Amino acid sequence: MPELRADARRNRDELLDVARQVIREEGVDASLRDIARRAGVGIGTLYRHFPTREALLGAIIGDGVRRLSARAADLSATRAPGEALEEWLTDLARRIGPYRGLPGTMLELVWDLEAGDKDLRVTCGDMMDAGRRLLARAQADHAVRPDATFDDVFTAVAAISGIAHKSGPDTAGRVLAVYLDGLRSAGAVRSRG
Amino acid sequence: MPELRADARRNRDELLDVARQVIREEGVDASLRDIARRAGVGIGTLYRHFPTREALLGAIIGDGVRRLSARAADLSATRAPGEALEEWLTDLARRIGPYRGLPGTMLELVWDLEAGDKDLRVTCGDMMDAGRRLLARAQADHAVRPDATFDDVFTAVAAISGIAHKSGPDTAGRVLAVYLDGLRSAGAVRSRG
DNA sequence: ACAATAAACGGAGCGGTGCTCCGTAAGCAA
DNA sequence: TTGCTTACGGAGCACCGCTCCGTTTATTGT
Repeated sequence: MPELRADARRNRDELLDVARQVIREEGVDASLRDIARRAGVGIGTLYRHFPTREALLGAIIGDGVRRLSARAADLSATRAPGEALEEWLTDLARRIGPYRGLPGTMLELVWDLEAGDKDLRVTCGDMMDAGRRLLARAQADHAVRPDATFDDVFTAVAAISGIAHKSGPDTAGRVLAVYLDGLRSAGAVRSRG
Repeated sequence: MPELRADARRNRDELLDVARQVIREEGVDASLRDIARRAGVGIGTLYRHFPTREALLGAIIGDGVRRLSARAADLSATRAPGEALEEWLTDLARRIGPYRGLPGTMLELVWDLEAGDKDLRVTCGDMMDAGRRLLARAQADHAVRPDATFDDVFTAVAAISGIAHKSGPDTAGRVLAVYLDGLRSAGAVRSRG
């Protein structure tokens, strides 16, 4: 990646800064024109830096996502398997929840192989691999029902974290807690006995 | 409510019919112009019959929502309390899941006292009261953790049902099953909030 | 210091949207 | 048939996403 010209770098940073705030307030469907306006640049400039809405989204959350990957490794080394997984999932929810509509976008990214910015997919892929390992470890430790797949768990947590913007973080937290309880329960074996 | 003129009645029915299909395919944000076009009426006609998008949504799901209220009474009379609740929640998810974006809209209706068509609020209110009674009965029977509130449970089920359109109904079903397991577990006794 | 050049900028313009408003057409009762 | 009332339809406004291209600016070589 070649060096950016000074003004380009400035504009890019300002755009990201503004976008982060606006998207938190108005959601992932916020007006891009408005973001450009508030950042003091033309609409063309925004589109040159971020050719698609998803590219912008990716740039916004990329940092947090990478942090999440790192956190997984850390938790895995310092906590009991079950605890590590729960802590990580809670962290995941806390990170994507504040951006209104982002959980939905991430789900589409996960389930729709077509859609999605390439870079974002890779970054998210890393994070999900990290989560996958946490789940496997928790299952090996019998801390989590064995029939749960990571895709399901991730989907659930993303969906639940989306609640935060409609009913407040408290509700989202309680719902997530109930889901995690369900994850702990034996589950699967019910049909057998 | 005065009788509708013959052409008005026809147009209204056709609009509802088309809207149901289009919204299932394209989601709650589908183009209203497009719906009017497909129904063979002008955009003005659509807006006269359904002054807001929510009014249209309300008319579309009103029937299903009323059915859900009735179902609650039926289940309450014929099933064990815990089973009745689970059956009803599953039904709820199956009903709102197919309309892309509807779960989100319903959550806003529930949590945002400002937004929302009045009639729809009343109809949904009835349905939620019915659900509330099912939950209370299940809790009295110790089939469901006592610390769960109906608003939380409803929110959770709505959020989970929204998964269906991104990852398919199977995933949504499994996630819901895990959540319901969590609802069954004793839960409550956790110190941290 | 000053050109030359490559890079980045900004916004007009296109086709779409939600929603309003009002002149026109159509149903209905006499 | 006449006349009244109801309902229709689409032009029009402000906004949107996104593209395209003439203009401006930063950088680099001399």
